[in-house]
Amino acid sequence: MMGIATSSLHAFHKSNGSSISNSFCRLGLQFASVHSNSFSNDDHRPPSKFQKVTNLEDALNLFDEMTQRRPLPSVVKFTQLLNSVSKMKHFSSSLDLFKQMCAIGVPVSVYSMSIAIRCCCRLYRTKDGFALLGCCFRRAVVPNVFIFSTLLDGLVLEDRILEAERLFKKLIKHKLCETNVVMYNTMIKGLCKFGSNDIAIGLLRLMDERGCKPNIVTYNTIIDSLCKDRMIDDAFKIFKEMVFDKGILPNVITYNSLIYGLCLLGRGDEVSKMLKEMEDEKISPDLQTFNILVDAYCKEGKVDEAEAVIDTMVEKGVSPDIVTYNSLIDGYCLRGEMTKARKLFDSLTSKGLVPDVFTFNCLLNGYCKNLEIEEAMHMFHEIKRKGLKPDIVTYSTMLQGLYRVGRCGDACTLFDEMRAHGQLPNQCTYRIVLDGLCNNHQVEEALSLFRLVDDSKLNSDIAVYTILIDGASKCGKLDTARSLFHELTIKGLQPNVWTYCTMISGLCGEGLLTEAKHLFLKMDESGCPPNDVTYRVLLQGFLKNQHYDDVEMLLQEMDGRSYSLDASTLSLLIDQTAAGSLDRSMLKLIGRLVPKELMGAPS
DNA sequence: TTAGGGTTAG
Repeated sequence: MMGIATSSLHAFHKSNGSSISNSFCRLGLQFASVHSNSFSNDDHRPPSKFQKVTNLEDALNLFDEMTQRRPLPSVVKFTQLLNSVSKMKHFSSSLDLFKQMCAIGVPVSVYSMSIAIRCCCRLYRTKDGFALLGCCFRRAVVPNVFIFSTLLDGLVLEDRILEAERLFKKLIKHKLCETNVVMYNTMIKGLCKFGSNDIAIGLLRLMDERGCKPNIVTYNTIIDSLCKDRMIDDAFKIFKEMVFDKGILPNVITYNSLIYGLCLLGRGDEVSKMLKEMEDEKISPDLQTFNILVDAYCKEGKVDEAEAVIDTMVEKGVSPDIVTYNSLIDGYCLRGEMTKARKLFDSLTSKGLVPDVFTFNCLLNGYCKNLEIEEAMHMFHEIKRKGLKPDIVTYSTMLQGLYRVGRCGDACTLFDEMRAHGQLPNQCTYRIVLDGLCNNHQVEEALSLFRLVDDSKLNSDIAVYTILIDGASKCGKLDTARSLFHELTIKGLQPNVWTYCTMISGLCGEGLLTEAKHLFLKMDESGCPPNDVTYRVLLQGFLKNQHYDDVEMLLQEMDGRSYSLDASTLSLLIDQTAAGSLDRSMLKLIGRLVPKELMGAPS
């Protein structure tokens, strides 16, 4: 049995051969091949002080002290210290200690090896983790399910889903180690992260068939993923299966995922029901539950309710943390209440909380949206002054702010700076930059950037195309807009409602109403039915071009679909009726299309 | 020792 396993491992090792040996060299590790007899056998002694080590400095001092002792403390003691440093998330330091342990001849065990591998993985250096796996083979340390699960998790962390799947299948096929529920859960997490909820559910069924019972973590992983993907009904189906078929009781994590999913869809009534259910089940809401609620209220603009949630949590003895206040700051910013946002930000220190990059990003975004670009700039410099590192969101937010006030040159400099600081622009950054250029009459620059960046994700992003179509048509380059729209079809990309609206608006702007109407009719055929915005865009096009034939028909269709008018379209309709261009008999129909919030508002 | 939940740009 062992022989087969070892040879299979060898085959596996071979397939990763070159990268392993390279990484191994980089790690520069030397291992003790034989157990040294210079270690004490102090396992029977009461726990020594290192088990109480709570900070890195103490741990490192203790390690130094331990290396001076003769005989050397036991292997177990060294490994326990290694574990506590890695538990403190000081992965680099933990790896350094591991290297030193090897250098002074502390024998490598499967346990210390798994800690070291975990550190590599958490540092996004899974490749080095595999290098250590290679060392296991050389040192006759038989890798176990802990080591393989950790490596699998590392691949998932780095979004290397295909390699993760390959490893997972190999482990099972060749029985390289015992598989357990944690390993299945890790693979399920990877599949969910990759957006393959169906395959993840398939694996849930498969593990059950193979006699590996799914547990609460398995179900929570899938429920959470479905909730995040707005598939709340499917999430509830799985939830019911877990509770009623498997008899697994939900915990606070399960409820938090479901509450998050409901909030995402604005289904507040059901959130209250879930909270009630938790109370009945004697499951107390925790910090994260409250944070989900605070954030949901803030996003809806209901800051007062969010503040009330914070009061409740404090009453219940749950202290708000930086995440809670980040959501609240964001809520204030969204309402343009920058003074309140700033005041809260300034009070964080007195609450014993340290602002993080999220905090700064929220404030930065608030200042940018309120066109207070100097304040935003100030915040941007504060980030570095506080010893934090601006991330991709910081740069993207700042770029958007600069474009919004027309400072294209500064935006360009910042765009270069971000790349120089190792922050690679993502799809969202590109959308912001292209949109910024287009809105500042630099469509040519936007188009050249788009053509220059040969990125498959960017070049197949429907939002990017829509931004460019909009930019091109707004600056009179309708032919460019048309050819971009045509390019979509060639690439097999499906225009969405926004794309159609943009193109229709562009055509209307040039008075090309027949072409606009043709495109409008094409939407239903293409499986992308027009929404209220599309109707408004086309109506405005007709009205502005004094083309009244189809207006009544469009209004009737809107009525049939229960769509409503917005203020500007309504105003155009009323003006043209007053001018006698539209028949007054249409007023009744128009009245039906006025939403409640516009009733009584001056037109 | 390995696995699950909350915040920021669009």
